[in-house]
This record gives sequence, C-alpha cells and structure tokens, in this order.
Amino acid sequence: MSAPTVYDVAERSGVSIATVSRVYRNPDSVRAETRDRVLDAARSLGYVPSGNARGLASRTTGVLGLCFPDYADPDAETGAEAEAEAEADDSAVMLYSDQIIRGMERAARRHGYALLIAASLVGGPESLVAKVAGRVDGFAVLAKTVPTEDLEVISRRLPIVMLAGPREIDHLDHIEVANSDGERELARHLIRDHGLRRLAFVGGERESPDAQARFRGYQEACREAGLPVADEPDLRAEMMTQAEGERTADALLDRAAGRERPEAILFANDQMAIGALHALERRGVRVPDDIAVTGFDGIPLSRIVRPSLTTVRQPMRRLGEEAVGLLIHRLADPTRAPVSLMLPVSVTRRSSCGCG
Amino acid sequence: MSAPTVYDVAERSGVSIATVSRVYRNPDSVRAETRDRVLDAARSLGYVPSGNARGLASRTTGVLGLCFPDYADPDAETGAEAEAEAEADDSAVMLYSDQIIRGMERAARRHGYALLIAASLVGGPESLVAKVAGRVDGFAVLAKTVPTEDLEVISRRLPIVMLAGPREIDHLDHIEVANSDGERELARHLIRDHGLRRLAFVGGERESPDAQARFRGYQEACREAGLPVADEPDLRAEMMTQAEGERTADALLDRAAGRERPEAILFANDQMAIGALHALERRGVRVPDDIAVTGFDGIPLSRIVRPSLTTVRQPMRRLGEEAVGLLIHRLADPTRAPVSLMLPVSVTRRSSCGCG
DNA sequence: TTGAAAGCGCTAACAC
DNA sequence: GTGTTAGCGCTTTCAA
Repeated sequence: MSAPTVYDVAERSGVSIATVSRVYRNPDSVRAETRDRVLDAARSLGYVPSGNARGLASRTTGVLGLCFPDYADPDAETGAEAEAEAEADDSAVMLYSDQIIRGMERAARRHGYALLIAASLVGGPESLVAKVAGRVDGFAVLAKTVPTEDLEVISRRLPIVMLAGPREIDHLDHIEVANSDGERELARHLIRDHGLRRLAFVGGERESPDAQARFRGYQEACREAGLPVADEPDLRAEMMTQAEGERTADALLDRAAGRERPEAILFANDQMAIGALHALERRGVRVPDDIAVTGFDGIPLSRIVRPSLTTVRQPMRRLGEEAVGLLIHRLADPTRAPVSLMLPVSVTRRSSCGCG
Repeated sequence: MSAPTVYDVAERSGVSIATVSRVYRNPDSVRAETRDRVLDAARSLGYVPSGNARGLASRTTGVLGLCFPDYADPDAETGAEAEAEAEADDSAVMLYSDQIIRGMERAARRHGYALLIAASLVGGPESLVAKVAGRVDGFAVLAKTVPTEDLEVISRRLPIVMLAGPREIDHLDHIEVANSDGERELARHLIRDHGLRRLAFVGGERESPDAQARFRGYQEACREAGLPVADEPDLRAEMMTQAEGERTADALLDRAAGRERPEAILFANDQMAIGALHALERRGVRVPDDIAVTGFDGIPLSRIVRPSLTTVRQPMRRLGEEAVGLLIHRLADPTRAPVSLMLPVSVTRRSSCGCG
C-alpha cells in the first residue's frame, strides 16, 4: 500500500497534478466542479498530501518549534505505583514548560502553524535539536537547553527566539522575565509592609540565571532597606523541587537552632516554597505567624496550598505567545533588528506572608 | 541567504554529497578524518539538514503527532489581568491534555521521535489535522477532536491511535480508560464503606463518552446496592469546569431545599468537584460531614484542595506513553491486528468522602 | 481556469 | 570508505 500521490489523484480525476495541487493550496482558484472531482478522487484513494514534499517544494513547513529542558529521565521506570508518586511532584515541576507549550500552541494555531516540541537531548549531529531545526520555520528555545554553539549555527538559517534567561546570543530575538524586579518587589513588601528584618533566601543551582536574577533582586531590596546584604543565597538547591524545598527548610531551621531563626524565607521558586510549607507544618512551625514563606512563578498550586503562597507571578503562557509573535514577525521581515523583550511580573500577596 | 545544501557542504569539504549525507545519518560509516572535514564545512556554512528533503527521500519523518481538542478559543483576548483569571481555571481544565502531551513527548523521545501537537480546528482540506497527518509517521487523536470521516481517510495512509472514548473506527488501535469500572468502585465505596444511600450524580454533556461511561458505572453500583437507579444524571454540566461545578452544586442544594438533600454528590470530573467544594464552603455546608463529594481524573489539584478530594485516578500520562507504544509497534508491523487497550484506574480515597 | 516541466535537498542503491 | 545516479511528491513558473 504505497501512498497515493498527486499523480494518482490527477489521473483518477482527469486533471493535471498542478490542478490537484491548487485544490489543496488555493481552492478558489479552481472551478468548483473540478475541485469536487479532485476531492472525491482524493477521498476515495485515501490521499494525504505529503508535508515533506510540500515543504521541500515551497521551502516552508507551517510548523514552529520549541525546545525545552529535559526535566525527567525519559528512561526512568514508570512502574504502576511509582507513577502516582512521580506524577505528583513532577507535575508541579513541569508546569512551567507546560504553560509555555500551551501558550505557544495557541498562538501558533492562531497563525496557522502547528507546534513541534522536543525536550533537549545531547547528541551528535543527529541530536533532536537538529531534527527540530530542519522541520520548522522557526523555533523557540528555553534557556540552557541547547548549546550556544549549535544555536549560532542554526540561527544563520532560521529564526530562533531565546526564552527566559539572559541573552546569550545578541543577534537573536529574546524574551525574558523581570526576575530581579519581581523578587525585589517581593522582598520590599516583606520588609516594608510586614516589618520583617531577618530574611533568608534559598536559591537554585549557580547555573540557573533565573534563580540568580531573583537573588540579585533580593539583595537590592536588602541593600535599600539597610539590611545586611548576603553575597550568596543562604542555601542552594540543586533541583528546585518540592523535595529540595523540604530539605532546605529543615536545614535552615536546624542551623538556626538555639539562635534566632529567620522571620521569612524567600524561595527561588514555588515548588521549593511548597515543599517548605510541608516541612514547617511537620515541625509545628506556623506560617505566616512564626515565619513567612514566599515563592516565585505563580504556578496554580501556589494559590491552592494552605496557607496559600505569596509569590511572584510569571506570565508563562504569555512567554509562549510572545515567542510566537516574535517568530512570525521575523519570518515576515528577516532583516529587522533583534528584539529583546522583558515581560513584567507581579507580586501576588497571599496568606503565607501574612496578607490575604 | 539561501540555505546551504549538501552540495555546498560537499564542495567545501571536497567530498561527494553522499558522504555528507552519511555523516549525518550514520557517522561511523565515514572515516573520522573525512567526517571532521565535513562537519567543519557544515559548521562554517551554517548548514542544517532539511527535514523535508530527508523525509521525502526516506519516506519517514521521525515525528509523531497528537491532535487534541481545542479547549479555549485561541482568538480570545489575553488582556493583562484577564490572563490571571483565565490561567487559573483553565490550567485545571487543560491538565488533562498536558499530561498526555508530556507522556507522549517522553515516550517519543525515548524512541528518537519528536512530537508535533495541534489542537483540532475545523476547516477545509487544509485543516490542521491534514497538516499534521502529512508531517508525521503516525499520530494519536483524542476522542471527539477529528471527524471520523477524516480519520477513515487518513488512517489508510498512516497509523492512528484513538485515545479516551469509545472505539469509533474498529480497525484502528485504541486506548481507553476504565471509566465505568472506576466510577462503580467509587460509588460502591460510598455506599458500602460509608453507608450512604442518597447519592446524586452530576454528569457532563451528553456527547462526552467519558462522562457517560462514568454515569453507567454509577448506575451499576446503585443497582447492585438496591438503590434507586436514575436513568439520567441528576444534573448535567456543559463544560465540566470549576465554574459549572459551583453552579451545579448550588442548583442541587437549592433543589433539595426543604427536602432531604443528598448525602453525596459524585461529579463526572475533578474540576467540577473542586468548584463544588467552593460552593459548599460558601454556603456553610461541611464536607464530608454534611455531604460527601467525589471527582474523577486525579488531577494534581485534587490532593491539594481542602478537603482533599476523593477521586478516581486516571493514568493520563500513561495514556500518552501507551499511545506511542502502539504507534511504534504498528510502524514496525503494519499488518498486525488492531489493538484495543483498557487502562485501569484506581480509586483514591481522601478526605472529601470521609476517609483520610 | 488549467497544463507542462523544472526543480526543491535529500536518501538509497549500486558501483567503484 | 566513497562517488554516481535516480528518484521521493510536491510547488512553481510559464504557457496555453
């Protein structure tokens, strides 16, 4: 059963292949009667136009791409019970990219594009990135997922927009989120509105530009308020997961045993903050009465947990939408100057800091 | 800047185009020295292999697809503040497909495939579905997203697996979830273990096969227990959203005013149940003391809300993984008999029914 | 409105 | 290990 082609459809409907092609590309340019004949023939043959052939001939794909980090080991066992656990924590972890995917998918669809997604995977010339690059009209890359070197090469052939994280390649379009501003606002709120003075910050790995920017915002707020300015987070987590949040919260309290413990812990993201909430509840430390806790991201869970989490809301979905916008623009005008957007964030005051 | 091709790379590195091709397809079949020359040339030219050309020549794409329903109007305004609201409710709504996407993406990656996703969109010959179909080696379709007629045609040219929902086309691979069994177990639990006898069921639209199957499970449990068997849900929601859950919960209580109200309300999904929790709290009706509430799906929020929600956990991510498995199998053996899987679900007992 | 012919950039046999 | 040569199935001029 080798797939029918334009030739088969043309023959069966008594027209030329050019006409068959027109029917799919621009139906109105074909007489209605002819068109119906072609469509009938196509249906009865089970004809599906080859995207590859179309793409090759027209030099476009109608597809946009997204490369995001590989959060979880794809080879991990997915045992029956193991899954329940895994899904629970990890669903929070991945919400971030889920939202971006969703935003991109929608915006892409609005422009008539489909979305090709692939988590990054190191590899030779045949890496997934290369595959994606060859199959799309342009794509977005989350920070730290593709070697800069590869992006350099690929970006010479098609539009790439870099998402979240510092601008690594300055001739590329780029979108980031006001991490530093957001954390500064948040810390200011804690200091000014709640009068807290002993703050602690739990960061992420040193390579996480987001976590670093948030820490800088925290530093600025401390400096402004005349509080001691740490030059390193009080603690760093490798994974920024709930589990790590629990661990770091425990560590922080243990460390403070006997001395005055912090009045607030600012976590570099929501997942950790939520993990910390569990740890604190377990230890009988009341939030926000005994200690305030804040996160960053504004994932849906943050408003559901008890106490609800004060956080900084990132417009993740909008990130995806803007990414598509930039790609579409650049596709239309490849010569325009590189654009760099900084998306605003907003502090969401809830119970865990003593508001709401 | 017309993109460089194998010819350019071949010329620049002094080899034939076949060798260039080999370097990307099967690096080990080329002498290391030659390979490096080719790779260098490619890098300096900014060469990216054309997925279209490769696909056309090799008759494969290395991409799997997923078509899912269009939950939200892509043309909807995404105003600054509007988004916060939208994201809140809708993040719950879409978790379902998010999980499937995630499961598919992972499994696909494990097999060296990328994933092309597109929400369904009605349209002429140029519908998104057609686009997807032409660009993948096989794809999965969520129930009710693509006209059966289209699937008939397309399935003659490439593997399709249908997800969730009854098997509409019997020569296709198909995966469903044990909706009926799950709801029956859940209702049994309420009846037997908690001794409840006045139950109410809130369903979804008549066209939702999942909601219907769940209702059937509910009916069976009633029948078994000698309780009155309704032949229609007590109430139906059009959207199965939190908002509808609130509305239906209110309606149910209003309707029962003066008479005995139900001892338990079983909702056809978690979102509605969670909405109902809000409504009940607002009205001062205690859950589970005054009334038990249950959902279906096992979305992450279900264990976070207070009281935590008793529900039936669907293995959504596994659905995605199994879908990839079926596609891979069928790709390897197109002649094998159609497979139909029924994924088991499990009742998760939590606070909202009086457990945990 | 429709047809004829020339590629699009690659892979796959098959030679060497 | 490497080169030659046909296509893969479509879109795109250019004519008619």
